[in-house]
Amino acid sequence: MRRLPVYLRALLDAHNEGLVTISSDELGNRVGANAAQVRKDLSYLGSYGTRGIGYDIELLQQQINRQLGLDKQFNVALVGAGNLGQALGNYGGFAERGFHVVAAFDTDQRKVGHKVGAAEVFPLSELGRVVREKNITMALIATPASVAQDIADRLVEAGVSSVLNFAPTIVNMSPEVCVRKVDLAVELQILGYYDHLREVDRGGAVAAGGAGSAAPSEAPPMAPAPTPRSC
Amino acid sequence: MRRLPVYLRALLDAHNEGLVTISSDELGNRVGANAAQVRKDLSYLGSYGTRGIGYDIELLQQQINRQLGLDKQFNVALVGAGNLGQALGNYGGFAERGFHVVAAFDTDQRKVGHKVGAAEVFPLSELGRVVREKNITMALIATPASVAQDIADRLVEAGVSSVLNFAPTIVNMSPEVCVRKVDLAVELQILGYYDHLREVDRGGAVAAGGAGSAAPSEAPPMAPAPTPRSC
DNA sequence: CCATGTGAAAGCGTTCACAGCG
DNA sequence: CGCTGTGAACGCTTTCACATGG
Repeated sequence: MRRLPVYLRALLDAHNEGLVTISSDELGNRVGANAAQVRKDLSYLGSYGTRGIGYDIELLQQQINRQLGLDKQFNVALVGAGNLGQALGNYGGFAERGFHVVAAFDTDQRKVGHKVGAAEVFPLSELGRVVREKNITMALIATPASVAQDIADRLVEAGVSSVLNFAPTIVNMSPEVCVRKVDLAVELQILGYYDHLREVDRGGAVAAGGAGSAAPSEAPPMAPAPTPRSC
Repeated sequence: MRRLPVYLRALLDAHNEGLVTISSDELGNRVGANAAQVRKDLSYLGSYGTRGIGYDIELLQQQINRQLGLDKQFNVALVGAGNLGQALGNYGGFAERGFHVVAAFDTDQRKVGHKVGAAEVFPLSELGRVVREKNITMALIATPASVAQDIADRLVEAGVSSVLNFAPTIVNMSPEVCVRKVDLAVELQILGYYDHLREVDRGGAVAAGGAGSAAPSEAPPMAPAPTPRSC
């Protein structure tokens, strides 16, 4: 369930506000979902709510943590100590949640021996050894797209079991390894697309010059609802 | 369509390899989708394929660009010049696709006047003025969670129309403004969750000590498929 | 009386399968 | 004969509505 971590954060906030109990409605407001959704999601954890009252915040946190396996700590490798790598290594949100970046790797000799966040930078050639020695099971790829696949192959060989790929390319891996991709520019493109839609909605012509006669005859293609909804 | 940007990248790759035409099957392989999916997606753009041959790569690129409104250029503000902000400001992938980070903002006086990437850092108090002067329509929030909502309010007031939020919290905005959230740690949690699942699948007991007698009687709760699929 | 928990219904996105065209 | 374009089937996710229980 991709929403459990979000609930967890909202519960933490609520707890810090001194609340002890929370209704599905209130929790839904905080995470941007509706009450039914929240109840259905939480029902998969078991019945931890009290009718007429709501959910006990601390109990619910425990249950979500248990379900997500967040009692575990993970050792994480960071490959690529460029701008993005620096940011990831210094990002406090990881360690906070049990993800410890314990080593970084880069081909740039000038970076080797320095630190990003708490992690020492090693040359790429040491990857296999360090991964084994430090018991690393996860890796972040923050390299240019051109070398991402090579890095991925090395990581698999080193025995890593999960990879989060920030390079703007698809990497193929053995199916035993779990890969997720984060493409920052794609997020912006999506925003740009909605922006574009809104302008079109307001009656503006599409600016792009293009195939003059090729305008499709009917069917507003991609926007299913012709309502002035923005996103 | 969230996959169009991905297709675009794959097409660019194919083009650089000297290909002129591509089948839905081949394109599907490159983006990790199946052929039917690709064809259905592309059919929303109109009929730009040739039966028996495939799709003309350049034509398809043009059509996707048109659909996404990518002929446009966007001026982007970066709020928060900390680690993540630095990385975002220096990230080449944005400008490459028409998103120009033209100004950064931070409350830290020591950062004001310096640059992140191509953007000068301004004090937060100047946000309204600079947004208007530089014609900024998008913003990246890369601040601590605690101030994210305040920043969001200021951005709305300044007239920004789209926001990408990297702070680990939900921000509420007027519905005319489009917000997307990127939570880096959530991605790792998801990986950690799958890792956890795989261990449970292998027959290991859940490590967390907890409510002793509360083990639900039946129904493997969250994993719909009891197959040894990893992710 | 209020809020949970849950079947039943609705909505979306994906996949299948094949007709149709170059 | 190959590959597109698309209606129909399928499965998953979300929403609705209400019975149940503190």
